Amino acid sequence: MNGAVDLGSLLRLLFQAEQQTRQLIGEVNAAENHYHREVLLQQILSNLKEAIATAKLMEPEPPSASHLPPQVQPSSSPPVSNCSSPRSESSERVLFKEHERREMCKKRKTLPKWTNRVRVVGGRLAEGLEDGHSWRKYGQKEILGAMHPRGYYRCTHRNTAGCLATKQVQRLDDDPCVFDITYRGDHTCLQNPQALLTPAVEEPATSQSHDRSPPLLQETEDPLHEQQSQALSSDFFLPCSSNQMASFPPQSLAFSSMAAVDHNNDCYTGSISPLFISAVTWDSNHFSVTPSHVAVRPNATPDSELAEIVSAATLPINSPRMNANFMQDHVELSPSFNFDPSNFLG
DNA sequence: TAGATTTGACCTTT
DNA sequence: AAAGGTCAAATCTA
Repeated sequence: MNGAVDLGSLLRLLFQAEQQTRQLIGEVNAAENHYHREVLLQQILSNLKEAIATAKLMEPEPPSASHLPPQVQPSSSPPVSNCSSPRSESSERVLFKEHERREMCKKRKTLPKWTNRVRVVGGRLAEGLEDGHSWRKYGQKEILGAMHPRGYYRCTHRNTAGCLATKQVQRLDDDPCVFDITYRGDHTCLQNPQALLTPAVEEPATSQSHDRSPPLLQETEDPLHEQQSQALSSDFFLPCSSNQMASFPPQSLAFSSMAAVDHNNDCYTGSISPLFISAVTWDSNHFSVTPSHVAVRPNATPDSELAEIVSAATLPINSPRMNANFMQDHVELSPSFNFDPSNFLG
């Protein structure tokens, strides 16, 4: 393990915790709602735990020229060469890429890894970036003995923020409704905490922010357009009918205090916070959603698309070090969003 | 035109 | 050597 690189991670975590503490002080002073404070406290706790774990993993390695990377910057930055060799710029770049690749491979092995098993029963979890983080697909591979290909995703902010978080989405053979989502590495990319913290219920639809605060689900005449709009949203949509709410037993899902029913639009809008979910039964890694009727597209959706959906809409609830960012995710439910499971699970 | 996805090639791990 | 994981050019999409 590279001590210098981990020191960077450690400092980043401590910096986050410091910022969150400052924010919390502000919240306390402003006497705002206790939900924000609770989320912030959980974030701080999570970051501090992660920082401690990182510190524990750091070994006091003697500095060795062959051991150290060219620099401790995020991988996107070019190396600062202090070597006066006549090597061309492009060959330096190739060498750096090679070095970076090897370092990444070494580091990848040390990254925390956990798997969530997600079941989708006729439910249409929206596409997009709905687990609170934006993912970019970088590969898909046929896996020996598996009927379905495995999708590979990495954090969109990898290049800009050096975030090493990745995830793999594997659909199970014996139960096509179940997906194994393997996460590797926590997100180190900082996102706007305020935007993340503010649930849509509180955030009026007037928000212009594309990042975290899209308007509530709206009906459009064009289903494809509707889909695209949702894909742009980073919120987590769970489409179902209005009477569907009753089918969410309290022991299965606990909705946060931000949940509310919009009687005018006959739809439920709510927030699911792992803060609350963690305290209830989760059927050993299974997150089951069973809307009664759902229809998104008239034509059938291939397996890969369902995998995409799941990849976008899973919550790493069982992370050994639950990322505080997930506490800011929320779910919106709308009866106007119909779903026909037969289109997906034929 | 920028960002996302696809996919064959290449690299690493076992 | 085979399988898994990642890269990056080509392609797609908004």
